[in-house]
Amino acid sequence: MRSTASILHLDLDAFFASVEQRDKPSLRGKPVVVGGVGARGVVSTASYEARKFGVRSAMSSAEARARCPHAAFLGGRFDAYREASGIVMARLRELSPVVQPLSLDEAFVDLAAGDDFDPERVEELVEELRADVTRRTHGLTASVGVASSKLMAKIASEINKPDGAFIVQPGTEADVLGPMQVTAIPGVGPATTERLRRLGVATVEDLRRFTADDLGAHVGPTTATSLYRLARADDDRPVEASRETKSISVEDTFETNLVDRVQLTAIAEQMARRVAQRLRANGLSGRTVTLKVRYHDFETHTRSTTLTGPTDHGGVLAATARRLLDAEDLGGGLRLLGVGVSGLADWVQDDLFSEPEPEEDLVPLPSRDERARRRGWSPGQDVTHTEHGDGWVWGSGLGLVTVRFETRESPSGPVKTFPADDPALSARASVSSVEP
DNA sequence: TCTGGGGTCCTAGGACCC
DNA sequence: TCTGGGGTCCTAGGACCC
Repeated sequence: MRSTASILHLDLDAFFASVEQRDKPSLRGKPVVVGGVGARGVVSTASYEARKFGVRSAMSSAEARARCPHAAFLGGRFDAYREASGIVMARLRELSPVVQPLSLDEAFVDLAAGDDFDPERVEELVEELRADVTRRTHGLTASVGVASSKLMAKIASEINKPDGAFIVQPGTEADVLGPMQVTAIPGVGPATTERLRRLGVATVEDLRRFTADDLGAHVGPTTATSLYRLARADDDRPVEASRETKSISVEDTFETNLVDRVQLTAIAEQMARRVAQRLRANGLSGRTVTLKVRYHDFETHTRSTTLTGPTDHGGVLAATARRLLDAEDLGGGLRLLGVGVSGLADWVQDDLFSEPEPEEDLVPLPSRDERARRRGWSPGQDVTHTEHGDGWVWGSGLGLVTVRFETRESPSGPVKTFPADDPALSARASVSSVEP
C-alpha cells in the first residue's frame, strides 16, 4: 500500500445496456436487458431502470422476463461494445502507460507511472476524465475510484456509482473498509461468505477478530492469508499492464439437450478447430486439451489430456477432443459442451506437423453409399452422418467413426487423404488414401 | 423455461523422480 | 523388512470475476 492515492479504477455504468440506450433513443429511460435471449439465456447487463424491478446480472433471462416483462431484451452487439471500450481505454492510457483492463468495461490505472501526476489534483483529474469519457463515447457514464491500492480503488468506484467518484484519502483506508460487508472484498463470493457467516463474520471489522491461522482452518491457508491482509486494507498488488494468456476455450450451451453422439462429436471437433484458429491468431500453441461436458442435471465434468508438445493444429486438437468425448458416458444428454487448451506457449513444436494447417478446402463429399463402401460397410445400411468443417462424422450399427480429409500435394496434383494416424480408421477400414 | 461464456486462481491426490 | 521427504507434473473439481 503506497502513501498516495495513485491507483485509479474505472467502471462504465451498466455498460452494455447503456450502449444500447445511447444508440437507440427509444430505449432511453426504459428498462433494457442485454444477455442471452434463448430459453437458457442469462442476463449480462440490466439498465438501472430494469434493476428497479430486481433484474440482475447472471439471473436467468426467464426470471428477468417474469420480473420485468415490458423490458427490451437484447442479444448484444459486441462490436459496438468493443469500440466504446477501446475509446475509454485509449483515454486511460493518456493518464499513464500502466493500464490494466479487467474486462471491456473496467480497468485499473497506475497514475504514479504517468508523466506529471500531481496527487494534490486527483479530484480535478477524475472529473476531467469522467467528462471526457462521456463526451468521447457520446453519452456513456463512468464511475471512478482512486486510492492507495487496487482493493480500495475498486471498492471506491462502487461508492458513488453510477456516474460518480470517490477518492479514499490515504490513511483512512481501514476506516472506510471496516463497516462494509465481507462481500465487498473482491474474491469473497457465496461459498466464502457462508463459511464466514458460520464464524459469526458479517462485516470486515468482524473479520479482523481472527488470526490468519484461525481463518485458515475454515477457508484454506491461501485465502486466509489474503483475507487477513485485505481486511486491514493491506494490499500491494501492482497494476499490470500486460498479462499472459493462460488458456483459450470455446463452449456452448444448447437450446435443448443433445443426445446424439455423432452430432456431439462433430460439434466438439468444430470447437477444437475454433480454439486452434484463436491460438494461431494470437501466435500461441497449447499442450493440454480439456473437454467440458454438462449433463441435463447441471452436473459438470472436465476431461483433459496433455500432449507431448504444444500444438496449434486444428486436426490434432480435434482428434484429441474427440478421444476425450469418446471416453465420456453421455448419459441422458448434454446441455453444454466445451473445448479448451492450456499450457500455452508462444511457439509450436512443428517437427511432426511441418505442413501448414490445411485450409477448409472441401472436395465434394462422396455419396453416403460410397462412403459406406469405402469403410467396408454395406451400401444402403442405415448410416447416420453429420457434415462439418472439413470432414464428417458418421455412424451405424457397427460403431461410430469420425473422418477428416486432409489435402497433400503429390506429383499428380492435390490428393485428399485420410490421416494415417486416425484411430477411427484403423478400427475397420484399410482405406488410407482416396483420389479426389 | 432455473442456472452464459470466457477467463483466473486454488486445492488435492497420485505418479514419478531423486 | 515395513515404509522418508521434497519437488514437479498431471488431472479433476470448485470458487470467483465480469
